[in-house]
Amino acid sequence: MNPEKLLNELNEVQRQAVVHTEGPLMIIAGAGSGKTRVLTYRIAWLMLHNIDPFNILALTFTNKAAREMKERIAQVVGASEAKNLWMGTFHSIFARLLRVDGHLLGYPSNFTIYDTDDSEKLIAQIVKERNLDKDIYKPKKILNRISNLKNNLIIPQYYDRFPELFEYDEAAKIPEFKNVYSAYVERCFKAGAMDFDDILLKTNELLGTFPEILAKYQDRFRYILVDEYQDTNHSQYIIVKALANKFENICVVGDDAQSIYAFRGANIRNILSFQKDYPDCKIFKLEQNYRSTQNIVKAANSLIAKNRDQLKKEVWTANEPGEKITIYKALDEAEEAQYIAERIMEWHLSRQMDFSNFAILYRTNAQSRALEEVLRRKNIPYRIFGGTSFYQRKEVKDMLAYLRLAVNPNDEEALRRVINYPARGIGQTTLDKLTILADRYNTTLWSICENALLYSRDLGSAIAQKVSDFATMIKGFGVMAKKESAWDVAEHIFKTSGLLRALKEDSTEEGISRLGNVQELLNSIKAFNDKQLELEADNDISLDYFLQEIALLTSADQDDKTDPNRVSLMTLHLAKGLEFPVVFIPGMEEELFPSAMMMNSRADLEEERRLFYVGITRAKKKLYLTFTHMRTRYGRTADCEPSRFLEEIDDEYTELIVPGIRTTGPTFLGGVPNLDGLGISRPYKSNFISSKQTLPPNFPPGIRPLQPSETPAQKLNSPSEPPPQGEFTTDAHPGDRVYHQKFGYGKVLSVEGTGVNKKASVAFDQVGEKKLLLQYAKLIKVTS
DNA sequence: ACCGTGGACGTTTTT
DNA sequence: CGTCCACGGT
Ligand SMILES: Nc1ncnc2c1ncn2[C@@H]1O[C@H](COP(=O)(O)OP(=O)(O)OP(=O)(O)O)[C@@H](O)[C@H]1O
Repeated sequence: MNPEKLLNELNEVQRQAVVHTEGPLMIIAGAGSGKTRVLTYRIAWLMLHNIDPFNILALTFTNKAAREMKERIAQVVGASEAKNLWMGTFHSIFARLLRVDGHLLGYPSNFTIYDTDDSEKLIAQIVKERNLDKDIYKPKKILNRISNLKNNLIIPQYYDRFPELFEYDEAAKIPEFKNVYSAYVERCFKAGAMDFDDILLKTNELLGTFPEILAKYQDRFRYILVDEYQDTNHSQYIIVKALANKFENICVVGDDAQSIYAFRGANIRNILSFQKDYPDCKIFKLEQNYRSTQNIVKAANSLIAKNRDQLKKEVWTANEPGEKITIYKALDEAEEAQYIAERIMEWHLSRQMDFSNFAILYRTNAQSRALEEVLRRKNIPYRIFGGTSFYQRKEVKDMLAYLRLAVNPNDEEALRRVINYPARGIGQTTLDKLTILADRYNTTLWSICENALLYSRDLGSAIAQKVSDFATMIKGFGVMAKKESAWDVAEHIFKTSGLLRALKEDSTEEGISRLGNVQELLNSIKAFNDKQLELEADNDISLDYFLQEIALLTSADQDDKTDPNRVSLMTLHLAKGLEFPVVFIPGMEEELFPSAMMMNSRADLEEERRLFYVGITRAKKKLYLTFTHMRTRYGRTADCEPSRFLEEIDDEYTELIVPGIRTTGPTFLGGVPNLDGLGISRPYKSNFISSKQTLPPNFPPGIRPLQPSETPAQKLNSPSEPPPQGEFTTDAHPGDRVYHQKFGYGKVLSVEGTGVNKKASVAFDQVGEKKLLLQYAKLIKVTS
């Protein structure tokens, strides 16, 4: 392909960024400004100018993004060349590197990758062995701290250099933390395992310790590109810096306004220090948004302007104004889901838009349940990304544990998981004995199992035999795994380990589905086999390689071969980098979004706001924001307040829809008895759902459930005067005389806030001054 | 050693 | 509400 043709699809700044191939380069790109396109074309451009793809390293946020970029590049330069690019996530690229050179650090090339579950279990085990209180040394908390430390390259040996770390531990009542950390690191090492953070940490260790290795990769990766640079952590930053140090052909692309992974160590400062690290770097700013309508872009701008910490950017678009953003108030999560499903069907039917045009983006995975239920009921095909993935199911993990053991029997977590599943008479007591023996002889659990017969005195000869038999079986699997294909090994293991038999025994519905899940895993191994043989040059169909691949799948990597015509459901985090014509963001409520955990500091709140910004800017044509009146959480329903973020969007770009009660006749306002607080639930819902008729946009909601703060005394405190005739209003002005169903008559003193959070201070004749959210208050303006 | 049940706890987000 | 773990009975 002619290089010039490539450039025609770019604007001036994009073009400059693509052709500026040498030296450090930073692209600060607004949402939807085509940074992915620049990155893609830049790589194609390099290749068209005879840069060897083997010398190009491109780090993306998901494997899927890498795959898509590769496909696009393949269209330009041909698939056989594009295949040779080093392109993938930090984790998958550097795991690959560690497979080759990790032996220098004492790791086997087939090291296991521990997932969060494995890590937490190991920590729990260590805490137990050390007789520490598991309620204080919570595995989640401990792992989180370890992860933080690793991402900042603070290994246990360095811990002593930072007295403030000990101070923190003392204050947090976990004085033993450092020892737990050390033990964790040691146990992982002995198990031949790395956790997610180790992949980056050990890469740093490798590059930092062995100059010849560093030189090797510096020479290999002459051109380095990093996508989503705002979400790289310190460990990643140091790797990139080291690799780029020789040629300085480094190009990073990012948007500080889309930094949403601080919780896992991402550091916006990496963007800021780029200029310091490379004083002669070139910086390009992309500010024209090609993705969204004017309304969406301007709404997003008005929101993000509320953040104090940000680089200055003017994102604009030449696109049409488009529709306003719809803000909808729902009764509860079921009705919210129903509203969304109805809108999807409406668009689908009236404009022949297939279901892949829609995305529902939520703050927490738990929100997907209510949505799924309604979508399923309405026969709307959907796909959920992330959440509890297939590979996290118990039965699947059990099967995987056997496979892992076949490849690396030192994998302690896998061993613990299946040594007695299915039951073979090796119970907790035995396991504890084995653990003690391993500790006593300073060896691994596996090594004790392997030589169990030598420990008959400690274990009892019957038990020792059972353990030995188990070890023999695993060794057999290991021998097979070295010679045969992943699929052959997996099938053999499934049949002979006893797993198949155990699953078959359970004929409950649950049990059948579990068997099905393991079958599905086997199918995916078969598919992997076939794919490797057909498409990949290396022909690697080993079990080893299969396990590597799946360990580093990201939530976004789900295969999209099976019927792509589906609505996408995912968290806002996972939606980064994607785009959809129509986007729904449900759960726009205080405590949920922003999350209650993120409301306590400015930095946290600003990250939530950026997350919302990311969500808004995923939409191309139309955006719906919905919030509910009440929501079930932990099985208990609670009242909700609209998210503060809703009022932070300039209301010029939004329209609020609040459905009301459809009633017949003129008796409604005066004649319907007030059931508030009497413990009688009015048949509100049926009314609600059938009331799709024309109502004024600001029609107030009907019944408000009892607020927790309402005491019985208050409930009985009804106004003595009769209610006036007139319509509910959500608007009020100082000086207005108003009527409230519970508090009676009063005078508006002042009004604050806007949109759904508009509040009025009212001096009531009977109960004194109250602050009311106008959205809920059901005030009636009295003409007098 | 195994299996059932009750109570505690948890949801923020992910490689 | 659902999951995980500890405990206790078999
Ligand atoms: N020069 C251009 N002309 C027309 N359309 C473009 C141009 N550049 C990018 N686009 C389109 O704009 C949309 C957004 O591009 P892209 O996904 O690359 O943006 P982005 O900067 O990665 O967005 P974000 O940071 O929000 O994820 C895409 O649909 C892309 O095809």
